Amino acid sequence: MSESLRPLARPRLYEQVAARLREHVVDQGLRAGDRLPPERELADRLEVSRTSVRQAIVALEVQGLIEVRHGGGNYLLRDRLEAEPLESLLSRKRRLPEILEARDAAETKLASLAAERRTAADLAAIDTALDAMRSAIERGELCVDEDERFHGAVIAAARSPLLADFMGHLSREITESRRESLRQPGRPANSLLQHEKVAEAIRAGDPAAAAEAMHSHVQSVGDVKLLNWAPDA
Amino acid sequence: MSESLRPLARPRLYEQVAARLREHVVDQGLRAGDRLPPERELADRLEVSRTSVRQAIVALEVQGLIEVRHGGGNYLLRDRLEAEPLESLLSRKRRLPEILEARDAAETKLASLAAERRTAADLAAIDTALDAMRSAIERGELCVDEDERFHGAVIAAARSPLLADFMGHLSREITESRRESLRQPGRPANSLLQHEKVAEAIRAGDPAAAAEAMHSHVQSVGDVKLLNWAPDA
DNA sequence: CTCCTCCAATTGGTTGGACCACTGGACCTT
DNA sequence: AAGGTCCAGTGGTCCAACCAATTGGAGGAG
Repeated sequence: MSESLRPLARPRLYEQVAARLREHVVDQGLRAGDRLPPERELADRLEVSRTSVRQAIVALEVQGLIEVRHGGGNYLLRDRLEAEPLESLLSRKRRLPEILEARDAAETKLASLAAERRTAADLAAIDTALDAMRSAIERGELCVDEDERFHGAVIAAARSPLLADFMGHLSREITESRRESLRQPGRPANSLLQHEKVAEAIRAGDPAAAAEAMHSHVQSVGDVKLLNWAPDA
Repeated sequence: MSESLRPLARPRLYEQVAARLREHVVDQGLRAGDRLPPERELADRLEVSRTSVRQAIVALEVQGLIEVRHGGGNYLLRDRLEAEPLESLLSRKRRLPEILEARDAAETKLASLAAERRTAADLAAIDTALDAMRSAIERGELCVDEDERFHGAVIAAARSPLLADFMGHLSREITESRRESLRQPGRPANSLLQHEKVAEAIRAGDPAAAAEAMHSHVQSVGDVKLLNWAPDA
């Protein structure tokens, strides 16, 4: 039981809860990826209702500090629960172009390789990913995972361990840019269309078309007018 | 009754509510300062629980898009409920130094004038403001209002309509910088100490000391390492 | 008639408890 | 060992109250 978790006084309850959570993370030495205590337990220890705890959770989620997994718990996305300073955001934005360059180079090649080497199983995996994305969109979700899944399927089909490994290194950054991109209204559906074009070319066994389709897809990811704040939500 | 407010489907409810609110603001042509419908009414019209509406409210509040007034309603802080783009944040940050210059010039002079002209009533008002700030800090609040109140009391004591008017013009920007400054851990208490120094000099009738104390106070407001995101919260 | 006081309706703030949906691991079946 | 099933844990949402701040108007004082 941490010293930093004890009953609290009134005003703006959810803010105080958030503040306590910040302290708790520091005190317990929690880091990105670690799980926060369950909401009910927090409510008990802080002597507030779960409603208030959840408001704090929402606040932290909107700030991109934690990730909420239905049925799985709440997880830290950073080492501290402090709002990300502007500089960091900016530097991330500045790095975006070069990340996209690298991604473009790798994925374009991977797509064309996939068009040459894909097996029936690969095509099935790609279709499954597309289906997952379609239903996610219908449910109004961001479908970050589904998007990633599609690209993973293409990478698998390409059978290029080196390029796959390279993409693995880029994955962290890519996921972030992906998220920001998908947050744009209508973007998920648009992204799906582009995925389908890529899949079509791969199925047709047309390397050039696959490369071209993937190229324009990656390019369009860069057209994030101005990344809004919340990386998640 | 707006077309944009009608029942909605499932996942991530509070996000959908927030999205609907965004639409509603556009549809109704609401602008900064306008009031949103009451939470209970929103819950009814969207066919969602008030709990979910409140989560959306928290999300929007954290993003600095709305202001919540206990018992008074929820108000728009901008013309649209879109997260503020980086550019805007940056330009605001770039303007901060010049705003502080102006503030420094005016408030330094006001403090010295206050030291010369303050009446017993002025001193009482200043003390009251300090007391309010103390208790606000004890309650763990940001005490933006209390901070403002103190400066208002000093301005009143200075009896300089022109300078007071000038400060009035700056007030909007000042409040924002104040907020960002006070968000820093330990900052409110620090600020209180500086206020007390200023008050002391004014009480002593020492214009030079008052000016100096106010000067260093205003300067320290500029030492916002890196304004965090949430303008409120 | 004007102004002030005071109260009640309105509106946000918080709670406790209930129930649903998803996840992950224990455990059983094959 | 592989697979499927089940269930406890955990997030998601709702509801019905009650508390607290604000606001505006009724009603009284001047």
